[in-house]
Amino acid sequence: MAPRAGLTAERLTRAGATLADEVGFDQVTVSELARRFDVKVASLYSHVRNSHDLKTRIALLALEELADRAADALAGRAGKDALVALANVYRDYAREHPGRYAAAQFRLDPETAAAGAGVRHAKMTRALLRGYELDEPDQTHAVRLLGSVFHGYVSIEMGGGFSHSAPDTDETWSRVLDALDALLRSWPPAP
Amino acid sequence: MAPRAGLTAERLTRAGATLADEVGFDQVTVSELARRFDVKVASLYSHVRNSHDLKTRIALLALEELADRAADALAGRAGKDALVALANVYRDYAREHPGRYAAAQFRLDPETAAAGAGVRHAKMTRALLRGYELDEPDQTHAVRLLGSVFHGYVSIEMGGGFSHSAPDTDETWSRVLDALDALLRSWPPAP
DNA sequence: GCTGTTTGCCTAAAGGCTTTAGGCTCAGGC
DNA sequence: GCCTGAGCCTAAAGCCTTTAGGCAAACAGC
Repeated sequence: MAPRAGLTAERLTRAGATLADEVGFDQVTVSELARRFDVKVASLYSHVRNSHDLKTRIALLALEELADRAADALAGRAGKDALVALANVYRDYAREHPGRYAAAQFRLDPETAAAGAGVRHAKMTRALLRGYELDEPDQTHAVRLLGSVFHGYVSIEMGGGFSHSAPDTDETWSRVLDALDALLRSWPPAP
Repeated sequence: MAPRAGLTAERLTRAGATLADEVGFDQVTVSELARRFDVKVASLYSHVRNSHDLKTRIALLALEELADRAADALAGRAGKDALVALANVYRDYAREHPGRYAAAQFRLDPETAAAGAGVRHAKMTRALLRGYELDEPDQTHAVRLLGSVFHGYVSIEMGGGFSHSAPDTDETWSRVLDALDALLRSWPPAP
């Protein structure tokens, strides 16, 4: 037993994210984290305000990682290419890191959210839409639609909501993206 | 204090649903429920297997209520009318009963899910699509798309994800439904 | 109306997670 | 080499879950 375990908010957050992917975000507990660092529970409270604070940090980490991946994917792509790439970033991330993805949905208070990477996400979706001809306010509507589809599809799929049925979800995913592309190219005018 | 409080799995489930709407689904606790019935905690365990069982029952109740509303809304409607009506059922339910709506997302084990009202939901969305000309497998793709948009939009909106931005969410919602209607009427053929 | 059984709620108790308060000690600066 | 402070620990209280076993109210049948 080293006299000092070398705890850090940083390290705790990363370990928390890993833990989330292993056992689920809502099973992430200060106690379990302490166990993993072979340290007493109370020791964590010098680095993290409380359980909620820990979860917030994990959420921010996940949002950041997701935004980084999105930025990478979007670089050098446009139009449908970009659409598919961005969509897959979300889906793949959720599959590889279910706990982190769940964390990214953690409800943050407005200030924290504003300071985090949430804004980058919105900006990137807007950038993606540059490939389609949409003026405001339709662009905002489209941003929200895309966000809804991506998040909705991924979360239902991961919850097993599409199981037990015939066409496999990969095929649906691909056809849904085709459909969204078509829709964005011929967005219906306001009534 | 009446010698018997008249507890029932039924009553506990309803009270649990109410509690969920008041304090959030994940704050629903056997202890709090006992407090509300002015009864000792252990007493609830004769009616409900455990905390998870309680939550499952609440989830099934919510799914059932939601399916009932959907059936009502769909009766006598077709095409875009039906689409809008169904979509609003989900959104309105989530707004009126946030806790129940969260409960409806509670992950159920496959058998429980199969026995619950989840199936009715899928059937109704399929029925709605009868107003559009879609053959399999496109119909299934469309069912999944609609489910994703409804759930995704509602859950992001309720999480505050669309706040701080210009066009209000009612307008976006309406334009999104217009767009979905247009999309379903001219669903792109498989490549 | 009385008795016997079932059913419903209670007491008791153990185990886990969270959070705060206060103490000891190792590490690095002077 | 000392001393100050940061880092981890012990202690303790509060709340939630879950199980085991007990007492008494409600109900059946005589």
